Amino acid sequence: MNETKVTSQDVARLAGVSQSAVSRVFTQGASASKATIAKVRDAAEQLGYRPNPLARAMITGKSRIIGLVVAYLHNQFYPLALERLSNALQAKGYHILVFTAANSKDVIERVVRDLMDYQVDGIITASVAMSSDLTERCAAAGIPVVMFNRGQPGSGLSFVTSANFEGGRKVAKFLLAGGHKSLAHISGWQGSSTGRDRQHGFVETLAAHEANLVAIVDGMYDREVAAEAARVLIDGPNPPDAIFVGNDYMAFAVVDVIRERNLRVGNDISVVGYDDVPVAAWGAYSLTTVRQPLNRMVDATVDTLLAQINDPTRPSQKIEIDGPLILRTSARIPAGWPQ
Amino acid sequence: MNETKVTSQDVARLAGVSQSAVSRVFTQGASASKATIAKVRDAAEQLGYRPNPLARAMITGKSRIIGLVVAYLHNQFYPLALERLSNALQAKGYHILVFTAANSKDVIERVVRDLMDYQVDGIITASVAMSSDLTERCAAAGIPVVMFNRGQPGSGLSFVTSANFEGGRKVAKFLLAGGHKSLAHISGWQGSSTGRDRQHGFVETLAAHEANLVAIVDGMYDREVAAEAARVLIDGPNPPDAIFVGNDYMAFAVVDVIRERNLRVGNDISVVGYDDVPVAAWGAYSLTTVRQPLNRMVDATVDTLLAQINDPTRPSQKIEIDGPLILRTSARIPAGWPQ
DNA sequence: CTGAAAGCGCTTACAG
DNA sequence: CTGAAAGCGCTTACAG
Repeated sequence: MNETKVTSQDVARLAGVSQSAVSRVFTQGASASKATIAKVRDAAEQLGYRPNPLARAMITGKSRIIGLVVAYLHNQFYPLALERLSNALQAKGYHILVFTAANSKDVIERVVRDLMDYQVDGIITASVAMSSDLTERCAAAGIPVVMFNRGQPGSGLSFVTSANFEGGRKVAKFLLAGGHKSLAHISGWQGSSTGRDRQHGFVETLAAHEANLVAIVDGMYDREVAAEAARVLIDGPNPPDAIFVGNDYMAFAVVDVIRERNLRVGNDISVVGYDDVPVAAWGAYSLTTVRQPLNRMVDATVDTLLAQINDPTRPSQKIEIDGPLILRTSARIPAGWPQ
Repeated sequence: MNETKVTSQDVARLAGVSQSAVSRVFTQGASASKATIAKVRDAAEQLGYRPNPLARAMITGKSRIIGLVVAYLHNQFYPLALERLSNALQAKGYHILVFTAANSKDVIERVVRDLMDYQVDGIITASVAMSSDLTERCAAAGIPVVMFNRGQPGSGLSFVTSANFEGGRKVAKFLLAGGHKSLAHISGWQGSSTGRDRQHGFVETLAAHEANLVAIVDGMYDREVAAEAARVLIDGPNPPDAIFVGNDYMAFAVVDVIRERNLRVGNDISVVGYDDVPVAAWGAYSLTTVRQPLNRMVDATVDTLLAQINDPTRPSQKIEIDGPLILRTSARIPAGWPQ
């Protein structure tokens, strides 16, 4: 019970200096003589003193807290992103206030408001969209926002994504080269830029080659919706011989459905996903997929956010990071395909 | 840019009352006349005033922030727990400061110290152990701690787990009833109570029935370690006809290895996991496993923590929640087995 | 019920 | 470099 709060006053008393001196020793960029520093550090050590970040935040307006808003953690991509983001930010001396918020307007509204109350220095949203109203309020309050794995055209916000259009394009070319005759797309949610861009890249490339696209269905990033879409396609009059699925999480469901119908994945029907989450590499799925370069996306996100925190006048950045198609066994590999 | 910080002073001025009056209107349990409340709420609304939680925390010592320390997010059980924990706590008006911390002593030490600096009202650790030194410091600072999915005997800390010993026991009985003759256990990390308890329940029950336990290997909660252990077992002189794996995450690796050897899971070798994460129900794995009742574990954790926050004299709780064995196709089902 | 005042633990001009 | 003082935005005895 002697662990009662020790303050800079206590340290000052023990060190025989003023409270301001103690503060200076613990403040970046403030100056103190070697002697003072030594005395203060000694005393602080003895008492187990650590500056109160809350008090500090109240004065400086900098809390060194970053708000992280994430919608769902079912899709493994996000927990992994959260983990990396968290580690990267911690390494830079920031703390992470995490909110898991259903992707609904009012929930996110409330969450961001809470975040602002706590005077977070910046906000990262993952798989979440922000109303323009909210966006403006953050801007007005001078809080930088970076969107991770989502773009929001016209919002003026920074964002980091993979090259989704180009990814969709890659998949189209790969499937075409593999000689598939009848293609389908179970897309990512069309309310998300990510889902739209992948679809556009895929569809436009197919169109340019006058390929036979039998169906496009919005999978809503939902396992059941995707599975049902796959069933309808497979049981229908024109079953596809290849399906491009908007992300791995839904692609796993599609693979399960194909097997459930006693068809062979990669032989009877090729499946290609998007993300390259770890499960995609597991034996049971062995999913061909477009990799989203998680580490590089995380680094770009953190760099962008911190740069904006340190220089509020910095213009927002739109960063797209290219990711490779990873070949496994869920889709036929064209003869002579590179690698 | 008019969004410049609005304080209780501003509201007081506009409402024509004192700053204290404003504070009272926004403070639980403080009293104000109807008239004052109305005037203040009006003014606050007009100005978009919200009390600064940092300032409030400095005085009350209550930040309404809960620290959540989680080790790894690879095993889907934890992101899901994080999501639920986060939602439950948010619903109670708490905010969650999340730290992803490698399960190493000094990292956790640093993290918890940071947490204490921010004057969190409570701490939840998931899949993480705390040194007794740290435990004492939290106790001295009056910060309640609840461990999620881990017990720490002798620490005096509250914890919430599933009934792991009983779970191991259930698996043993089930496998024995299925007529398996040669059993193996790839265990959870023996440095964790969870891993140990499951193993003990399993091994002791087997011993009581004089069953043939061919091997026990520590899988370390690591996919590769578990896979390698499975290979050694299967390629060895006494391949088992049933393997109990310490959690689902490792069990998936074991299933992959069995198929890699062209053996049939559930026929040639039965596999049983632990957790019942969503992937276990997916077609590609269809894993028989012991369910950890996530929702109930989360509720118990939150209830326990909040109770301790509200009543610091409350003794610590050790809560074990029973979970059922979920039958799927990865393990032979004994004839006439209940259900 | 209400206002004036003290104080939470700091940082930061301001003089020296 | 250093100390005394003001102030960040609140809550909470203390009188009335």
